[in-house]
Amino acid sequence: MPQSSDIYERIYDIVRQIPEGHVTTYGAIAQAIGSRSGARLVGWALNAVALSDRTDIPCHRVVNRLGELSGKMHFETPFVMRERLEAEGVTFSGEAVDMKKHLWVPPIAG
DNA sequence: ACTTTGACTTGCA
DNA sequence: ATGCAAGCCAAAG
Repeated sequence: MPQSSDIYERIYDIVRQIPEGHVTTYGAIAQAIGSRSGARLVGWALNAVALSDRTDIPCHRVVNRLGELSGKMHFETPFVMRERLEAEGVTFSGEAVDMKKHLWVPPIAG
């Protein structure tokens, strides 16, 4: 795939930096790449990741600002996402991840 | 080339 | 606190 969009690489690089047992939000990544409201791009990029062989990218560690697994629907199964997170030691608070414990923020340039 | 949609977030009423 | 609308950038039709 042509890396015409550098932001995609940016997003991939950040998501790849997410430590195990932690999660981040689209907004955090968006801000890290320079786009505050670029959260949608993150989702779009992740979608491309999920379909691509970019298995190196823990897209399952990316959740919305509420900690809900918004993209669970795009996985092989809508529950495999939570399964992976729990397998890493991530705890859940109902339908959302415990952001107070596993909320990780990428290094923002600036 | 133009319009619509999308794994989101923030602001105003 | 709840509800509706705007903004951002890129891809698909």
